[in-house]
Amino acid sequence: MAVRLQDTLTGETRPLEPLEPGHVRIYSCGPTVYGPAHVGNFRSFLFADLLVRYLRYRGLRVTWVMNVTDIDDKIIKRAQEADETIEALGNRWIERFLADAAALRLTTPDVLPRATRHIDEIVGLIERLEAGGHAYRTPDGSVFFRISSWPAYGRLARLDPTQLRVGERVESDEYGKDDVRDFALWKGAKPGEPSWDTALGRGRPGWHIECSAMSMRHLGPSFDIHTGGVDLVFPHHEDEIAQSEAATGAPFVRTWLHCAHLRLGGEKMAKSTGNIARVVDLLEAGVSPRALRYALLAVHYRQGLDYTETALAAAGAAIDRLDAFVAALDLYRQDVADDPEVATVLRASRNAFEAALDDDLNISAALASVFELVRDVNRRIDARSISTADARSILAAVRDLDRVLGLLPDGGVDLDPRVAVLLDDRAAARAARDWSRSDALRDELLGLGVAVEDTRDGQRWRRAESQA
RNA sequence: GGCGACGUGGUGAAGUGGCUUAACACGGAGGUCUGCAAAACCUCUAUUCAGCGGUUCGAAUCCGCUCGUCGCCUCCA
Repeated sequence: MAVRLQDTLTGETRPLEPLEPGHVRIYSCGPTVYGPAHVGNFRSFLFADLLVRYLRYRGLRVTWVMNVTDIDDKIIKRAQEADETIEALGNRWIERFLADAAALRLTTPDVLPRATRHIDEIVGLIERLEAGGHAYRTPDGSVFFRISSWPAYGRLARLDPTQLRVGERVESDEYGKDDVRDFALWKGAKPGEPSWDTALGRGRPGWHIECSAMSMRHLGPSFDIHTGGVDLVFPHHEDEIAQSEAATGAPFVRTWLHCAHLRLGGEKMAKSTGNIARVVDLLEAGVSPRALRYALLAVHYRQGLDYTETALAAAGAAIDRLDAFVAALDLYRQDVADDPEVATVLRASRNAFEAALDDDLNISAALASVFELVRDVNRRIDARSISTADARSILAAVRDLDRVLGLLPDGGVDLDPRVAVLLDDRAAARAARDWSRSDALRDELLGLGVAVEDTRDGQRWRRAESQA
């Protein structure tokens, strides 16, 4: 059974067949670095992360490119306001992005190309478009893509180009376009704005061209999967297809994947409206990163999702359940014969997990298979019917599935020495049946974010994620 | 105005023609275990899938209409 994905362009759900067998090339639209990312941005990054992790789990080689937009109108404006270069501003926010990404356990992309480092590729691409009659210059030194030269324009977004609501809020004709629907490939230099001296003249790249140039540079003229939020379907990805295919004559992307919006207060989360929850703010407020990851990941990517405190708390509780499960398996010791059913249970669980994710990344069903396993195994733990070795192999199997999910607590985390001492003291107090002391130590540990529980296998502890 | 998605319990959500009088998670009620607590386990928590009509031996699942929500057509993940 192969991984099947729903392509935005055709609407079909097709088996993934990489252009190069066994090697999947993926490009994801990444952050625009003029401020901190919000959780909606990360929803789309995490959905791409899930895809990449799953394909790798499936044994495929994946080359994952995520671009960083470090030159655009807003970045220029912010840099001017802060009296710094766009380079410095970009560096600052890239660092913030990487920190947020690490906290949310985003797989590090293989390449994180920056637009400003690909000016040559961008210029080269625009020159090819000009040579092919798909682009034209305006008196101010800008270059535009001529939509009328590309009949397939509008296919991705299912828009009729002649029906676009021209003149309402479409970018004004300040650059002297032939047709208001044409989009900028290159913007002629303006005083006070960063610009590059190139064969096209002085100026800077438009927004869409960078993704065509960088994806081609790092993945070739045709590649397998391109991801992004639905809000990028039009015009960004539509424009990418037009300019890429017009330049190369090759089909640009095999499968387009778009993630639905994250909502806040019932409305789309978007920087422009200020309707956002920033990742960095949440992390600083002590929200558990794993709970946040769970909340953003646990709903199918094409389904709209509301970001709420309730959902975050529920996600934290689900994470706690997983943590308790891992802790129980870790500590479990029972000298009995191996349970012959364990292998069957694990196999069924893995099959269900893979069948779910094969089906266009059905994460809800995949998580269900994990939680069904959790309950089944907890029953066996209660009954003491599995062996120590069984517990080991179950834990190994669950950790293997977690290569895809990235939700389980880190194994072998360094325990704060202070905490270790308290745990030892408490174990000693319990051995001496000194309940008041052991209870006091338990409270103290909880204050340090460590939940202690007593079981037949002894005292066990775990990080109290949902306490955050 | 054009185009599209969606509407399942207290909440999120899977299921898209019979395996489902509906998975899984969260929440709630009761119970078992336990020095206590927590965790875990057990039982219960939608005879019903927005409403109405139709197709079918059979529908949450297909078709039509109605109502409602959200999105795209503009910077945006």
